[in-house]
Amino acid sequence: MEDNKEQVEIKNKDLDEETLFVVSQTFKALGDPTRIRILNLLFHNEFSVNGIAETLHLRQSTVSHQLRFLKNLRLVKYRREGTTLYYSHDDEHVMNMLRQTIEHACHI
Amino acid sequence: MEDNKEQVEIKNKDLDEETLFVVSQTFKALGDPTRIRILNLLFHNEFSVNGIAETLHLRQSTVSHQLRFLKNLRLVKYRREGTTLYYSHDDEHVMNMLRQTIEHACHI
DNA sequence: CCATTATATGTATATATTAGTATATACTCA
DNA sequence: TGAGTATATACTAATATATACATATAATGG
Repeated sequence: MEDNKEQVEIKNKDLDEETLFVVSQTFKALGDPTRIRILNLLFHNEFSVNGIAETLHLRQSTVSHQLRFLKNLRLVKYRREGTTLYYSHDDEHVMNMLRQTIEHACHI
Repeated sequence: MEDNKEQVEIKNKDLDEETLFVVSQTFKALGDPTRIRILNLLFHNEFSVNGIAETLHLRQSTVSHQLRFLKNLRLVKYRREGTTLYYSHDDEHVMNMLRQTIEHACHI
């Protein structure tokens, strides 16, 4: 108990390298308009790579690059169907943050 | 009612330029380790610019640069006392997101 | 196996970001 | 008013990022 409390306080004083990296990477993922548009598209439905590209008027390679970024952070996952990969979101916490911030920005 | 619902649906389909900018800027603010450390320091107390610099072992100009960034987004505010400026956080929503994500990353 | 389609990757490049040095500004007090 | 202190800003170099084009890989149907 005591130890745990102290741990938290130490962490509040200065964050360790790894936490800092994970947290900043997570937010960085949401810090780009293209990635936000992709995640926003994946709110309710899954989409293929080309589906995303066509819907958002982006190049296939752009989408693929960004999906790799998001996949590395486990913010999206995919399932294969033949040659097509269907991507969907994979982190409720991050998606909730995104939704809240979008709503906040929209003054809804 | 009907209209409002439809509005939301349209926004979910593709976000307007301004929302996209605001949201991405907000997350970008949290997407840098130095800014995270500064905001984390300001969780409970206010700090002067030099106070932040000394505590986090950063240059004064680095801190000042980042504080300007955070101030532009209204994530921090300051009060003056003589020549000293005391900075504190100024956005509960963003600070909550930061805290939650740090805790999430720490596995607390 | 070959052609076709969907996706991923390598590489180049333009742009953005970070943080350093030096300097300017703002305030206080003697 | 001038020295001293706290902070902000200009300018710059190093680095990171985003995305375009070209190409590679993977799966499928014939």
